[in-house]
Formats: sequence, C-alpha cells, structure tokens
Amino acid sequence: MSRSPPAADSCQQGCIRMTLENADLWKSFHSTGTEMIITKHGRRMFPLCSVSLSGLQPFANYVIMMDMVPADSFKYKWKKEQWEIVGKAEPQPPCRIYMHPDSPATGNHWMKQSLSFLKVKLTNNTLDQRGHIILHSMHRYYPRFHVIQADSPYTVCWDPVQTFSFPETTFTAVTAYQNPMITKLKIDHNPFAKAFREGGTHSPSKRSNRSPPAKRTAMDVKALCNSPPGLQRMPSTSQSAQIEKNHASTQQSLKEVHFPAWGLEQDPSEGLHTEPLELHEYDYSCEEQMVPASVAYQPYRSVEYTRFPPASNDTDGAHSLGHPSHPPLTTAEHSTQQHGYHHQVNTAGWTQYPLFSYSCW
DNA sequence: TCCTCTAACACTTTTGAATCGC
DNA sequence: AGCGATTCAAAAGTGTTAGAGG
Repeated sequence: MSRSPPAADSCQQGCIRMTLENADLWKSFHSTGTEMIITKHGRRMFPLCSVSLSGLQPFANYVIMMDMVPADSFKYKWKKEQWEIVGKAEPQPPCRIYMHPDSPATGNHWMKQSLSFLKVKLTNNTLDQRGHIILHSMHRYYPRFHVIQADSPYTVCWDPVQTFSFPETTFTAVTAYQNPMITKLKIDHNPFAKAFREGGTHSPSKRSNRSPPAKRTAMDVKALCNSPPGLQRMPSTSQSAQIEKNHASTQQSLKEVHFPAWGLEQDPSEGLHTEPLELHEYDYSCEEQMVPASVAYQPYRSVEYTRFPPASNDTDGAHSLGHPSHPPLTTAEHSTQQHGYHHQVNTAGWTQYPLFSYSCW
C-alpha cells in the first residue's frame, strides 16, 4: 500500500487546526435547538457543514471524512415547546461515512479554501442503498470530521486520524420540524425555503380549500419567535440537569482521546453526555471545540461495522463505508476516550480499509 | 387520542446544455 | 476555432400539510 511521504512528525500532526465556517449561523440554530430533517430519500443539512483547515503539510495528501455521532443515548419528543427525553435511544443504524469529494488532495488544496459538505444527505431509511447517512428520528447527533493522511481513498491507513467536532453543530434528527422557531430560522437563511416564505403557511393554491391547517400557523410561528430571547428549548427534565452535570464533569477531564471506541463495552448509564452544550464565547476552532463522544453509542457501531462491509455495488455509483473493525480497547484507553476537543488517533491496529466517496450522488 | 412518518405539493435555486458574439 | 457570456429548461431542493399507521 502506498503511503504519503514520510508522515508528519507528531508535533506537526498535532498542529492541524479545523475551524467551523458559518459558526454564527450554527450558533443561532443551536441556541434554539437545531433540528435536521431526515427523509426516506435523504435530505441535505442546513446549516451546511463547512470547515476550514490549517496546519496540514502542504504537499502531503489527505482524505477528509465526516460521520455522525449520537450526542447522547436518549430518544426525545417535542412537547409543549421544548424537547423532552422519552427513553433510551434505539440501537444505532448502520454507520455511514461521507468522504469529501476532493479527497484525496494535498494539504495546500485543503487549506486554500473552506471545505463544504454540501452534498451530505441524511436519511431515516435503514435500508438506504444510496449511501446517505442513516440516523434515527428524534435522536440527537453531531457531525464529526476526520483528517487522514493518505494518498488514495483506497489506501487509507487510519494511522493517525485527526478527529474534530463542534458543540454548536449538535442537532436533533426529525422527520418534520417540531420547533417553529427553527422553521423560521431556516426560511430566513435557506434560499430553497423561499418558496414558502410568503404568507406564513405558504399554502399552495391547491390547498387553499383544504380543511383547517395547521398544526402550526404563521401566527404560532410569530408568537414563538417573539418569545423571550435565550429561551432554551432543550431537554428540560430532571434528566437534563443530570446531563448538564455530567457534561460539566467531562469538561474537567478533557484530554486527547482515542478514536471512537468502536468495540467498546460500557454501561449506558455511565458517562453520558448530552445537551445542552453550553455555548460560551470561544474560538470556533478545533482546539477549543468539544463534543465528548457518546459512549453508549459505540457498542452498536462496533456491531454494524462488522456486519456491514463497504458497499461496492451501489447501483448509482454511490458508495458508502462501514468502519473497519476496531480492536478492543484497554481499560486505560477506555477511560480516556470519552471526551475531547480534538481527537488525535493512532489506529495502528486497524486493518487497511478502502474508502469510497458518495459525494457525487 | 396522540405521535411519528410519508408523499404530494408549489415554488425557488442550481445546474448544465445550447446559443450567441467577439 | 476557441473562448467567455448569456439564456433557458430541467433537475434538485425546500417547508407545509393532510392523512396513514402504530
């Protein structure tokens, strides 16, 4: 297998920096409680995942990938204008990884301009054959970005992997918008939503004679949007208080962590992290970002990676990935991988694994 | 009855091929 | 002939909504 020229030294590897673009927009959504529509046929993300990179070796090749990680191990429902926990999360669907269409490319290329993950699509169809990222509705996730030095997507060695995530990108996957404030934000910022901008309900003419609307009317939206700023529509139960407590405790023990603990067994009741991820003033770059990995999520992934080999026969040229199986972690590894701003990973034990992009689907 | 999900809808934006002018 | 600008139709994508189904 071909590798890039002599890998960067550890210092250089550690100097890779990722910055979230449109962070203000993400922050706006996050303060309201970001929701992402997922559909059977796949829906794009909005806000868009867009990041910029620095600190790469200019002439070394890199593969950039993104996947979705459960933010916690709960299932939610929208009740009385806020999200409530209704139980434990369902087993995770097959893991899919999106590889940036430019991959592989040189560090120069990646650093020249921001990377957009425009074509990522989210679906709730666990039988999806198009390679979209599969999520469960009413569950919370956050995107995670991987920077891997490799000459070819077919020869990724996963050694080392730099992983980045951003607290404000956490979202709830939904099949229909629950929070009207999110709808308004999307309509205000997403050009495709303009079709529905007029008239609040944006009722198509054919529907004008239909019977009463409207789970939610324009008036509802307006009223809600006028509600006091800072109204946090996040989990409001006593559980969330515990969650916050857990979150605070995890922040204290932040350190460099290992790659997701696929194969890790852990008591789901332990070390759970979830929203609200407090958004204080901070620099929107990886070095200060933190989205602790969800521990309870990982055992499922381990199973799926084993069960779902990389798709190689997608009918439309699309490809998706499963993850390589990961060797069981030691107790020490276990204890360090629950949290982290930025994960630098040494996955030397992994098998070499071909990667395929489905970015052109 | 409540909740979640799906499909159809009207509309906008994006994309890409075709055409034109220099 | 080659290139860039413009035009236009098709495709893609959007949130809303009613209704189905659990």
